[in-house]
Amino acid sequence: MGEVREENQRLKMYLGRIMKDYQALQMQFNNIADQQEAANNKESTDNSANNNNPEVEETELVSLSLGSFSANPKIKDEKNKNITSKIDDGKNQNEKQLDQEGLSLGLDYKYNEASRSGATEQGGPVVSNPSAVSSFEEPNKEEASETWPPSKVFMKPKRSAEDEVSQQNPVKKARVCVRVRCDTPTMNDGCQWRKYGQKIAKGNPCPRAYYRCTVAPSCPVRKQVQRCADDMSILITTYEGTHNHPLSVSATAMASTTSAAASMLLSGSSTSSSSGAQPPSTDQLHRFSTFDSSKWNINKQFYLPNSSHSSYSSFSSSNPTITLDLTSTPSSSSSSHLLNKFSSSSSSSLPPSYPHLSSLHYPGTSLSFGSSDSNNLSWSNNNNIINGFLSYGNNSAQSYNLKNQIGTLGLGRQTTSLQASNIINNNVNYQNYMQKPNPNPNPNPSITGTNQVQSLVPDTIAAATKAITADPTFQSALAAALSSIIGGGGGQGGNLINQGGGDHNVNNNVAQKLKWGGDIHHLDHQQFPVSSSTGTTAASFLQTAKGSGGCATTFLNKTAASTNSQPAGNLMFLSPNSLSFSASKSASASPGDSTREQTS
DNA sequence: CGTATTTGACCTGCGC
DNA sequence: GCGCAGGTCAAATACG
Repeated sequence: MGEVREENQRLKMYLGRIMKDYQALQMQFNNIADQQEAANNKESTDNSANNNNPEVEETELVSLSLGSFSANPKIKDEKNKNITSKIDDGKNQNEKQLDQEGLSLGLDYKYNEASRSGATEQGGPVVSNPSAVSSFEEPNKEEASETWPPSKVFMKPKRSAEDEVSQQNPVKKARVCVRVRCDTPTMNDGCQWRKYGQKIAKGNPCPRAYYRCTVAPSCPVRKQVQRCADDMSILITTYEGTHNHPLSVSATAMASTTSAAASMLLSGSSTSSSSGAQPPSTDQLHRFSTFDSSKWNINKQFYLPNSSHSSYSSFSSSNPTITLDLTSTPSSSSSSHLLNKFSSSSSSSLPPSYPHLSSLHYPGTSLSFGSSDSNNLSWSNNNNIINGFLSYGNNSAQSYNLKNQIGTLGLGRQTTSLQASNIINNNVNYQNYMQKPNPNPNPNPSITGTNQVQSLVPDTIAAATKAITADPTFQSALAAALSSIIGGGGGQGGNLINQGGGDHNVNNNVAQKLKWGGDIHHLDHQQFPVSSSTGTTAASFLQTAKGSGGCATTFLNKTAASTNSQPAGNLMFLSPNSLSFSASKSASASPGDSTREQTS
């Protein structure tokens, strides 16, 4: 404890320093942006004779952004432009300068043509979160979708632009498919389910069971459970819908997982984000990958080309489905493995203007908990420097690569590097941040300034980490937790990133860090409402893996029985002011829930 | 007896 | 239009 406290202090110091740096850079950036704006105004005046609006040119770009973000849309655009400098020859000096400052990085793949016509239709200028908004703007608001769950009870009187976007995509309900090794008939996700049907699906001798959430009579959430044909030990659970009722702590994790993943999948589309207990914030998920799918009619559906997965890939043929593979894949062939798993059939739909992206399996999104040598994870939050880190396992070398169109949470010891766009990989590569003292705080010129989280971790809880990694249930637990983080706390009311729904939230600085492999477990937020619900969500997997027979989505109570005075839910979600790092605190909270999977 | 599960029938969407 | 397959319904059945 002493060591941890000490480390805590040190980290606070680091954080303070980072914040200071960040603010300094932000100021600097704003100055530059102002200058740039002035320059642009002048420029556009000059170009007006040619009817050659630079803004229009800009819209043709692939915009990538990560890190600091300004509410000023113009500034944002300029920023996004920076990373595309290789493409865009027309950059001006200021932009180049910005490049050097490394203030713009990211995955905000943005085909701005949509915004050209869409921005006004979407009810205003670009919303302040470029990642959240730019990519999935639906061209036609008229395509009002069914919102599932249908609950309008929680409808905010005033919907944010994001909400608007989220209402637009018609018809398809997002599904989240969770693969997990589990001996029990169903996975214990903390919810109560009632079986309402069973079918033998084609191509799989194992029957598929249909379950309905019974926590609330009107809850629309359903799930399908089926064993993998090729590996009976793998349980494939497909969730559909969003709970419209409060969830127990333990259930929140998985619910948030599905919600978040679905949101990720549908970002800006069908699933209602304003209703129910877990309004998924598309915003948060955009930092994994964004792409204006509506623009290109990309069918957001993932299938698993791997023959071993064919058994269940078929039943998600009509709905966009995202798969969270929580099965361990020790023999994984590293990077291509994951990619194959989550490849999309729609890459061919990419616009011809982006041949470099055609190799991407867009929009694959995965949470992988395999085991191999290195992991990649990153998600960017727009106005943030480095927003999220997550690693888990014995990573000899961790690099945090932003994957265009592919969100990866590498949580195993598995190399999950994806062969994503060179543009991305070449520009965004966070190496070993938080893993150990970084000898080179600025490994990549394009990520300078505060885009670094330095060496936060001494090796103090390695043993605990090992214990954690040894338990397979932790994988599912962690998946849930991750999604909770990413997806925003879900059920009991909080969106981690976009809680409160206002645009101002996306301008908050958020630093999320979650690390498992490097002996710290923490997630902190800067200038961000650290919601207790968020903490609860994440903490849920730290609690009760009740031995109810199912594959619990909670874990840490097994390995972290020791408790202390720290309240539950604070383990991994800490405000910078109370930043602390600990491995196994907070498992003290009573789950207070019914983790009964189903009375069987 | 209340609740959950089973299971055949039915509905719907999709491809041919 | 037809057949197939996935998904859902609801009566029958099982269980505590």
